[in-house]
Amino acid sequence: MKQSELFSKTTKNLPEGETAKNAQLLIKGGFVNKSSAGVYSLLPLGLRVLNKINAIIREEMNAIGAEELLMPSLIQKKYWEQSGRWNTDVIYKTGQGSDYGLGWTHEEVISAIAAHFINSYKDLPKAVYQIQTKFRAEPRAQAGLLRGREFLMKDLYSFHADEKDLNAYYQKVIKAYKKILDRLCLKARLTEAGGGAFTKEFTHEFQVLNPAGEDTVLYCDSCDWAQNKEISKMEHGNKCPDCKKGSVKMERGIEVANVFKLGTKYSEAFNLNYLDKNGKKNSVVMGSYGIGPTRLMGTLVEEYHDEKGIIWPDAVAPYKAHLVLLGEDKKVKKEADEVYKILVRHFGESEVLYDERKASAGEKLNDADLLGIPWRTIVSDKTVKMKKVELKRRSEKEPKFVNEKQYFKLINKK
RNA sequence: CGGAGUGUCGUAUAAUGGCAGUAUACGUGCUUUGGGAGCACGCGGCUUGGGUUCGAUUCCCAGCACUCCGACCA
Repeated sequence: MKQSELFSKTTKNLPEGETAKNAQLLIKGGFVNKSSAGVYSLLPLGLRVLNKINAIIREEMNAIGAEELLMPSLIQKKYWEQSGRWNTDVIYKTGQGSDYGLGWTHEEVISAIAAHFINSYKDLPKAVYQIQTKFRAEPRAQAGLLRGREFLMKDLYSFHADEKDLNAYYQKVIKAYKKILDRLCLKARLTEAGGGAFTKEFTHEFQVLNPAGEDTVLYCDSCDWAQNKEISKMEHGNKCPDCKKGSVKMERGIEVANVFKLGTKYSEAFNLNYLDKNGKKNSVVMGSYGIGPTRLMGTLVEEYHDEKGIIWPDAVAPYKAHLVLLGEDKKVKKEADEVYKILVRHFGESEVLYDERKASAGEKLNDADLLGIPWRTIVSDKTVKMKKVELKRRSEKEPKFVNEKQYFKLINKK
């Protein structure tokens, strides 16, 4: 992809009033555009990142036997009334007939659908998920992609014959989420928390410890114990209640995922039953599990940036390699075009961004740092004379001057 | 939803009861090319409604929008 052909471009001016680093850098770099408070467009660059996050999520969901589907955003009032959750969220009025609530979660819809297909113990267990836009009437959208009024959510729902089976799957999902976060290079704490509007039971959240977070997490500095401050009786400095060795620390956390045991709350409301081996009717036992792709994207920027810009982990970077041409000498340009072909062959057709714009060296280098593509390659008068190219990893300070063989040796090492 | 603040070219900002200026971006031309280059010319702007006034972008009231702090929430 030639950078001169990109739809978006970077800007020098900081967006007014945006204090969240993720919002500042994503807007400056042309990854997203803010339409209203908490409502963002994902521009081509940003969508590339989001799609890569989604691809990882899909792989791990499919790996635990979940099937992808897509439910509507418009959910008629009767569904919400059936579960007693017709509250103040975003309402869509048709002007005639019933109102709709724009979906902020899908327990109701999925329960109604599942009731069509689950009738027997032979139909269990089942798991389905979707990646879909959610709407929430946030009184105060803030912190860029971390809290939107419209945001992307992967929600997974599982159906089981009994608690035991649910518990086993619950652990499976936790493992899958750990794998997703691991692949995204995010260190998250599995944190015990309250159930909010979903369940009265305790639930678990994945919290990325980061000062930009809106939650407060108490955790042990030597074992895995962690609790959300909302429900915790511990305080900073206490001895860990679990391992009895470490001490309890308190930090801000970004909740990137959560897992809920719903039990039979929704299956009872929607007559989601099955007949067991004895022909006896039982309520299906359900679980629901969410992870927020757009929030993950914001979290990644909060975790991986410096004063110059974003430092994308390889797995989600919009492009794997960034080729930067410095100068307008025809010989140098020709050489850069050759290098571009080689890089495309190695990284893939759509994984190389080629900055062949007519712009000053300073502007190009600063843009490269802002965009945060992991491997930066420079071709200039200097490198052509050396018969080498300059290779620099975004996360490292010092560049290396290498020939083709050394180049791929370095790249394949990572 | 409570508290505070702000609305001026695409973006970021300045001043002003009567003439709205700058930076950046954009267009044209020339020069320049290893850390946001220079010159010249050009395009482009006062949140909405009401009030005060000879006259309002400016003052007053209301709305709307946005930002920050708090409550709430993936």
